[in-house]
Amino acid sequence: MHEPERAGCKWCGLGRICFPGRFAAAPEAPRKAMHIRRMRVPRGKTLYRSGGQVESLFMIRSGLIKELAESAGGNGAVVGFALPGEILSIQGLCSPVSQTTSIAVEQSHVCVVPWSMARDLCAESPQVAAEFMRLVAAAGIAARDLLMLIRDREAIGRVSGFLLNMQQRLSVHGAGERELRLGMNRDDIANYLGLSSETVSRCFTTLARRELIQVRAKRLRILRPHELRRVFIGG
Amino acid sequence: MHEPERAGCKWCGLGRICFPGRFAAAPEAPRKAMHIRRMRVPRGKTLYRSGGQVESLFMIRSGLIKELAESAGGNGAVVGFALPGEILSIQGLCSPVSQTTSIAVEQSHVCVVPWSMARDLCAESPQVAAEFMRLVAAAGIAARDLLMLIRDREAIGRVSGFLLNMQQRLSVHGAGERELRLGMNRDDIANYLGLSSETVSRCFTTLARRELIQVRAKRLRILRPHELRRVFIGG
DNA sequence: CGTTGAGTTGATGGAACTCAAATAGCGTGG
DNA sequence: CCACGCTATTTGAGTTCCATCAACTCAACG
Repeated sequence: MHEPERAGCKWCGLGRICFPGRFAAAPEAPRKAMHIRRMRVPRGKTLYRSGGQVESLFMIRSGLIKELAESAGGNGAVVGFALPGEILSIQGLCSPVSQTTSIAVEQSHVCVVPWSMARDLCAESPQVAAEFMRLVAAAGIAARDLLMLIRDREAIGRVSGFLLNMQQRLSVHGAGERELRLGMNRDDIANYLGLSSETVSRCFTTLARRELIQVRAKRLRILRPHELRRVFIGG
Repeated sequence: MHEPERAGCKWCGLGRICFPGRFAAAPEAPRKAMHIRRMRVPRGKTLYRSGGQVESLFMIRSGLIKELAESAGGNGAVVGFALPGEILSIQGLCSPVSQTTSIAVEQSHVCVVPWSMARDLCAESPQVAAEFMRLVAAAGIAARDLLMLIRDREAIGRVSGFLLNMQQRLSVHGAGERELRLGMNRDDIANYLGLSSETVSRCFTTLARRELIQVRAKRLRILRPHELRRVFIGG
């Protein structure tokens, strides 16, 4: 087993909200003062469910959590993956009932911030409110990014874009530059990209044959990011 | 020519923000006090451009405006249509630079609300701020709805969903129940749904042959909404 | 060694895109 | 009002891409 990457308060997307104005200074004290709880989420466990109350905001410290929307075909549709340092259930700030379900793909650790607290902070400080607004908007932008990723783009372009996106997001917090570990299986990737798992597999092997990447199970190395980007854009 | 439907202050999505707490009461006075400008947008004119500054929030009074995102294929990708009573450029509240371009599909009339004013209102009243937050979240939800509309769904399902969605949105403000006028052309619909215009056309004729709808150019009538919904869901 | 589950590879059919041609709308000016 | 031309839309034929089904490999595990 391999120790999964962790993200502390330094990397947390909530940073500026937790410590408005004094980001990354004395990180331990304020967290305690705000009664932020930490929590372990075993692989396969549901963090919150579509249609249920969302009582909290979640920040991923380690692991990988997938977000599912209700879809036509009974089974949920993967609409996003939350990586360490990223935030989940932001849209809950607007409607009390969750529109999505989130499930831990692998064992994960999260910080739990009750909505009541977030709301109080928003009411007190316009700065914090603006910061939250930005987070909500970012969630919307992520949705549109996924839309742009899969629309008008054939399978190999979607897969290339997915890999580049994962690489970029993982490298933000110091994970290996080109060596990346995909926590999710082929089915989840396929579902996310609107493809079948066989097609995802075929795209991986095609890219590997062209020597743009190397794949072995969940371990993946990007050999030529530049060329991969060309495939993504549509060469 | 046909007089396009109009939307007054009563129908405006900004209603609760413009007159917090006294919605629909004395609609004229407050609008004047807030220096809200009205504006005519000729067909084909750009309201704001991707990469440019967005200085204002726009509310559609009449007409039809399409919103485009930068796409791989040079030409923009249609990510949404704004109908009378709906709001445009909300995401601008978070980032000063627009991520989308919006163009009038037909001659339109809009109300223009400067961002500075919106921001001031947010700072003054937590209620207004929450209302804005909801609008921002709604924009994100719209993006995910479009995603769910086109993913894992074949052409005829997408077209059916599009028609049902348009019918629902148009009927909110009193437009004809089942008789609707599509302001946009087939290319725009196709682009929006991630299809080719020929495929959209074929779907229309298929639905017409099955007698679920009637089409003649941009005029469209939904004959059997229930059956159409079945096609949408995936019968 | 057999079992199990994930991943890969191969073969086939169907859906949608592309190119191309025919037709319908629609505004313009005679 | 009608003829004209332009554009939008429809229809047709051929091709491509991907989902599906099925067989196979591979590694982990008891």
